[in-house]
Amino acid sequence: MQVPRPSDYLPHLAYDSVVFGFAGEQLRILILEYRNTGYHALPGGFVGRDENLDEAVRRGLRERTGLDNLHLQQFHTFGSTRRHQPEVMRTILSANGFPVDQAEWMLDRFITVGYYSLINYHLVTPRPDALSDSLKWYAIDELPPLLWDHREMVDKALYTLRRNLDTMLIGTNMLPERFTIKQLQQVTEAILGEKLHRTSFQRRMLSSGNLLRHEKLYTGGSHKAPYLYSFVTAGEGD
Amino acid sequence: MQVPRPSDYLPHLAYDSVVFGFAGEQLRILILEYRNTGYHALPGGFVGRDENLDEAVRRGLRERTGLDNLHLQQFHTFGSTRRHQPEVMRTILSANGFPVDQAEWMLDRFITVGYYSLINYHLVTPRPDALSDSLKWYAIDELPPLLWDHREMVDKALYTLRRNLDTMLIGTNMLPERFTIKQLQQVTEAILGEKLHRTSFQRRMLSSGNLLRHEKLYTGGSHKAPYLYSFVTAGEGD
DNA sequence: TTCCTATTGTCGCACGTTGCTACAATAGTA
DNA sequence: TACTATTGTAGCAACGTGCGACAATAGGAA
Repeated sequence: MQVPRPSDYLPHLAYDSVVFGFAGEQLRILILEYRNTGYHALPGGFVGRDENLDEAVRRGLRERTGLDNLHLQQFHTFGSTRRHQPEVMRTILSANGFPVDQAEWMLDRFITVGYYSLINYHLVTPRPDALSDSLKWYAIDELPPLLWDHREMVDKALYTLRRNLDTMLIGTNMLPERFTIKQLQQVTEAILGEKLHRTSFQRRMLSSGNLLRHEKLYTGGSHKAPYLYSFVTAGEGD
Repeated sequence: MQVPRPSDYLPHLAYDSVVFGFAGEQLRILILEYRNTGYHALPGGFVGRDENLDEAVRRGLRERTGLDNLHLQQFHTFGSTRRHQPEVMRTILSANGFPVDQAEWMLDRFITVGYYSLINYHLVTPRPDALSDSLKWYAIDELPPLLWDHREMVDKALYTLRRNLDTMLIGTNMLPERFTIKQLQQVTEAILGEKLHRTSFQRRMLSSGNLLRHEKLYTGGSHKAPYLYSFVTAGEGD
């Protein structure tokens, strides 16, 4: 098993990503567990010396989720000196049989750029990396204790996502190509953490001009079938 | 004249600050000019190896503006490889008689964290640093060409500021303790880059519950005198 | 076929906010 | 005592939103 070499990466700089998905009417994020330690943390990584920061994040997410072309959103850079806790990383490395003396640079202080991304839960096949035992979805309100300041990162990511909701068509990434308004409302509610009124939400979405109505969806339920919608992409619609 | 030593600072990491002030009914920002080059750029700096990122920015702004306790807002971290243009920094260093061989680390690739701050124009005494000829206010729509991606930084800072306007009581930092609603409107217009309707703005501000009305301001003008207001701080008001 | 029920799509109404106009109330000057 | 520029406030229409009412289903049960 190979240790990342200091010559390949920028020192003192890392990224961590908060990957949001939606399933079971709940907002979920990807959390990894370091092998043999019970430690949980956000998936992150280092930035190659000749690699764009955005690309490094994209690469990391591709390796871990199999997804490409994700929409990344940077939300904050964490640069407090209190983040530096070399003993934690030392524990992780030695618990996995890594030669710590070859990975001294990983024990240094790190400034970390936080990104979040909205993805379709059902398209992901989480792949743990060399250091981690598992990479799993956790409901946003049932997270395990996280290492370092990762809990703060999640909170800040969610805060930023909520503030940016008006800017982005959430469903674009979290839902299948075609979806019902109810699904859209459930995702929105999961993100905002509050219930919305059905008819107001329906009216607001329909009058926004962002939705295209398609055929009805017959689920077999004994009630009126809802229409399916998709988001209007540039040029479509009127 | 001393060159910053690599052992004192984190390599590859810097910050740049967009300092907003308001004067002459215009939004202005602080721009420095590197000595003997004609190059203009945002004031920035490096982060000490044991220094909080926020503190580094605060220190830099204190040295350059004389102001302390500024409200800093981080808006984006720039990490593209295209930012790396060593020849520019080499020119700046040699134009100032700095021994370039002692400052090789400054020619490396840098990831830069962008901050903006709102301050009271009239309280600032800009102080150029060792490398810069001047540190001056420029109206936001009359900026000189800026080095690297600093123009993009300004645009992004302004964009973020506009989006966060509802969160912050702008006048708190850009206006004196007591101000008229007209002044507040002018600052807001300068930031948003658009004119607002007087009576609507007045009504919105008064009904927001954030303003305390004080005595009138008699300027000598032959017309009704406006009231002075201040922002309600926590606990004040009703 | 005829109910019955759960869900969806719309409409109507009250209420608060905002753009805009009108108008009264100054503060100084002619 | 006019006159002017500016400020404070009210009125009205337009619009978005919370909320309830109701019609229109899609299937299952009687």
